[in-house]
Amino acid sequence: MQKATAIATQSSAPEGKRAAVQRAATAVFLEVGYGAASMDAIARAAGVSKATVYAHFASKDALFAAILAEGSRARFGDIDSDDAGADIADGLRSIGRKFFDMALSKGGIAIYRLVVAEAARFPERGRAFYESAPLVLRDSVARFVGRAVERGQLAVADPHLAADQFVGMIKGDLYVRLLLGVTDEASPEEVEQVIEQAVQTFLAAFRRR
Amino acid sequence: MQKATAIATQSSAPEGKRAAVQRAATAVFLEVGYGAASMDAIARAAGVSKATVYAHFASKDALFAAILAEGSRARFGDIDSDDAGADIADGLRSIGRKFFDMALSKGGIAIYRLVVAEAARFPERGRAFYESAPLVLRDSVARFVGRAVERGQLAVADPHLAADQFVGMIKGDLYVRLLLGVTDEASPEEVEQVIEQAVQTFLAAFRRR
DNA sequence: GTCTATAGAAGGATAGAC
DNA sequence: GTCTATCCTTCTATAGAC
Repeated sequence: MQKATAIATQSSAPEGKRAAVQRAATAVFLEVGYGAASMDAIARAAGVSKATVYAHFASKDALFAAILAEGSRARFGDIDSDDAGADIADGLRSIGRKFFDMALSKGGIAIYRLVVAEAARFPERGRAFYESAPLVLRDSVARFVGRAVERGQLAVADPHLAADQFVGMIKGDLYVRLLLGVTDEASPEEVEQVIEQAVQTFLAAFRRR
Repeated sequence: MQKATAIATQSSAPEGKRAAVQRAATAVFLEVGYGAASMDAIARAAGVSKATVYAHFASKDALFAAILAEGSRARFGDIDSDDAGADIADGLRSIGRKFFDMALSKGGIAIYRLVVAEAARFPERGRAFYESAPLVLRDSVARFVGRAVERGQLAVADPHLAADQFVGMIKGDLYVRLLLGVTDEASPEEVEQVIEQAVQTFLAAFRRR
């Protein structure tokens, strides 16, 4: 059914087979999802035997959990914005671009799909992901907004709610299309336009006059 | 205890068992996802044999497709807004409430999870869903905005983009939490607040002054 | 640690009786 | 159409040699 995607990961063995397994498993999970990913396919993609996979990870589920933790940490680790004295519009644009780079990349979408897919069966995993990524972004934006309010630049009653609105506008229809596979990859032009318009709408509504 | 299968004979039975299978399959798919749902479990839940399931649906995949089509049609069929002469704020609130009733109910979230989860493997299905629900909502909101622009009530350059922003604000963080299973069910108070604030922000940005 | 080979279970799909 | 019983494939996980 699917190609073996025989990525020769043996060449560089600085971290050994465990890293190879984890990298290969990441690729396979992201490509076909948890249920359809077989340990055979993972072993093949890593260039090792199935027994070696089990030597490093106790079960398919443990492997999945390790990958999710690693993936979300690596991908969404640093959203926080450093905007001391910056222009508000520029700060919002910067946040928007960071979000797009992390969440709307192919890998970001694939991870989100995985977590959403298994959220019904593994609520703990969904919660862990929420706290490691969307919540971090939300708090970061809310802090940004809160500082602007303190400086008298914005008129916002609830920074967290305003942050939700900004992030929601950033996602827009594009995020839905990416999740559903309608759009394969976001074009830089559309991304820039969505960000710019979200910033404009946000400022039109909240800028102190 | 004898079952009341006496009535369910040739003429009326076809719809009976088929409907039972479809209903049971819906429940099973929504609960555990596509991959983890077995035809055995579906047959058991429907109270029929596995052979009967296959008599009505050619394969597990065909059954899944039928359910998705039915579910999204029934659930998202009528989003279009009828707002002739209505107040803009009231029209937006009405749209927001309709969206929440359909998309953020437990069933709506479950269906969305299913489609997103399988979007990588079944792109056609993701596209079909997008066109049957999110796109319908988007166009509906855009038409609403367009009419308000024509009446001189709103100042919007691109109604579709404004529609995306409004829907994005409506979803906000709550939608993410529901998808990831962080929040089990939306409280009416939070829903009303999110809608009201989205309407206020939208009008603050776009109302013609 | 790593391999080959396989056990043991589960799932999708079908045959044949009624 | 519906059932019981079963085939065949595929999967997770392990045993045993090196």
